[in-house]
Amino acid sequence: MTKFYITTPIYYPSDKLHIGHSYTTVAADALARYHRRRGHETWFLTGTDEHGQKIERAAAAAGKSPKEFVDEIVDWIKSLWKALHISYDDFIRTTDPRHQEAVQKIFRRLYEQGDIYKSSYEGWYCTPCETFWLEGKLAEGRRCPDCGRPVEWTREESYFFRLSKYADRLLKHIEEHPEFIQPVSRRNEMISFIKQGLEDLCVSRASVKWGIPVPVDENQVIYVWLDALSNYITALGWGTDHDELYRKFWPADVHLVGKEIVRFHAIIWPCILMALGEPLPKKVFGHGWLLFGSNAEKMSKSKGNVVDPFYLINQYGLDAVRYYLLREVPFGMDGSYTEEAFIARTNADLANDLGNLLSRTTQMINKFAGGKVPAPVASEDDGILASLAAQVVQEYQDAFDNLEISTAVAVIWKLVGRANKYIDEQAPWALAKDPAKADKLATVLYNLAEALRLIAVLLTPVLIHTPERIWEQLGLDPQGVRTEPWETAVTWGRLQPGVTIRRGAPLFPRIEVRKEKEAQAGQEQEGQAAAAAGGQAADAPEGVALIDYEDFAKVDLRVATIVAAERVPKADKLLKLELEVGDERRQIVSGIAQHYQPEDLIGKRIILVANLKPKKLRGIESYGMLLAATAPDGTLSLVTVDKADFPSGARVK
RNA sequence: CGCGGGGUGGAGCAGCUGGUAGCUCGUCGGGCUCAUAACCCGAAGGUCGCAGGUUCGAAUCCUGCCCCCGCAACCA
Repeated sequence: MTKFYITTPIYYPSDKLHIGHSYTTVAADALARYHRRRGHETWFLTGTDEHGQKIERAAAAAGKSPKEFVDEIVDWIKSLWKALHISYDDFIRTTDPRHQEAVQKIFRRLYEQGDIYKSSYEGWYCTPCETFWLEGKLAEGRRCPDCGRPVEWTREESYFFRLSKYADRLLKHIEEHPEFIQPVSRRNEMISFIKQGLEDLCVSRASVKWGIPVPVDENQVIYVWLDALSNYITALGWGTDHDELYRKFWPADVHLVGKEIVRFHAIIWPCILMALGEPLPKKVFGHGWLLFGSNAEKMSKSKGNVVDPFYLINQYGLDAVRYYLLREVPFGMDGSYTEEAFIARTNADLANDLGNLLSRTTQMINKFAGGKVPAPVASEDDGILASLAAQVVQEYQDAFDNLEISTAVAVIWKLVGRANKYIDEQAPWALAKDPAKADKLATVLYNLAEALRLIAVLLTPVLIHTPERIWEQLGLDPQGVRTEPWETAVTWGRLQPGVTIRRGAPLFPRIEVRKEKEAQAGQEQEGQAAAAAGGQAADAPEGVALIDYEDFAKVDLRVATIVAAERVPKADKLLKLELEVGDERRQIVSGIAQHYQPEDLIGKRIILVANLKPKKLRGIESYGMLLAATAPDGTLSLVTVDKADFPSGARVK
């Protein structure tokens, strides 16, 4: 029997996940569901990578133990996967005893065979990234070229993995297996990266406590890559007495990863496997990023453009969210998310094309065939939909087999579109008026119902509720849409005439844009009010945005005059401002450099939040913040007083 | 010279192993009335970032330039 083993990266639970992580995971889920639906023996693994200094520190800052800290976030992640109906077979945590034991075994084995050796390392170290950098690679001002934060000169004894020893074998493998790294652009990057020469890899840390202890040295813990990457085999029971899953499913058919971590999966991980004498994964696929907005910015908290998956699911429904993720962006490329595009996609494809097709088909069977699917008459059948359906099934399978998920989804809509056109061509309402055309009418209606039956089957890897709802309305047992053997289910003519259709509510009501704008505006207001109340916007439940006057009165707002302004060096967005507030002088740092020239600000009277806790920004103390309004397009306007000579220091309320 | 991605009808994209510029959405006109103001047909709309070069011929290859975005921290 064909087997299929697919993995997602294991996510780092130092913070909550956003729609980008959901994107990877939903894609993996669709692939897993596709293979399961075809009857392939499938294993779908996801999980969390829970060690390291960053979590150690975040936990300490939160006043929790690292384990308590990650437990909470892992619960949240699992609830997100539940909401998205992610059908993973196993969820591995690097804190699982099964993983820790296996990783130690891997380390010990590599150490004993000489592929891991002890040496000392000295260099510039970026703590958040847990990475050493060569002097020449540092960003300006001795900063980490990855994250930009300052690095520290650090020296430690460490264990190293002989990555260099395997470079030639790896290169040969990549060149002999064009499908190993996809898409091609990523493959080219990796080849040139290897050709630059690989250095041995540091696989332990003495400075970190939160990790798996090095088995041969109690003062060190195993560093992220050896720990995290190994999850793909430790989750299958590698190296234990219960390695049935490993023997059945390894090597992985696909490691699905974001493009930023292709390197680790396509270079480090294969070399570790070669050292262990295990087969390499068949494919590493680096998909693109889901960017935000029409100017395609990377999502980040600080930009306030992180899309909350729970919000989308609540607002528009799970199937619309999954459809957008899987359909909108060609898999492998970068794409963008905007709420407008999301609504347009949902309305056009799901409501207008698919939903309406079901609605008009069931209604015509009600009106023209007494509510039962009529029997087709072979001599009256032009076979248009039947032959297209066969072609669509073939293209759909080819696309899924090549990981072209968006193509696979788009192909289904060929049949949806052709069926809509078929209705217009055949005009059943006209056939119904002529008793001599009863056979033709019956055939047309049958073909439409049959097309929908088959479309529902093809949708099963992508959508969660819709396939069942279509079968339900067609009068079929909804469970069958996912359980009937694939070859039978996608064969034209499977629908039995005579079943009583059960026309129901529209599959996807159209999203009315005006209403959405209002709902959104409401949400934003709530968010802002909640933020003012205590900076808890993300956690504020809906509908509790109102605050008491006492809450507002805690904020000390003052009129202030800008007396000096200058750019903060090496900061794109920051201005250092000197303010006059009554008799007092104040320095604040403000992120308005992209909207105002320093010289234009002198003399302006702005509103200052005077009792905000001081904060260092870019090394400069800021004693307060000014108020500014942000338009939807991102432009910014200072809040000011309208009387030109109004005295500074005046209280605002 | 830090690295990378990109600039194609109003929007989002495809085409980029060179040979009449295509898709989705939007706009306009028409059709239909089974349907979720949905569906079907047709039309308008493009100096393919700019300037050179190679070629019988370039969106596609070469050179130079311009612009946008990401890596990239700082937005209290």
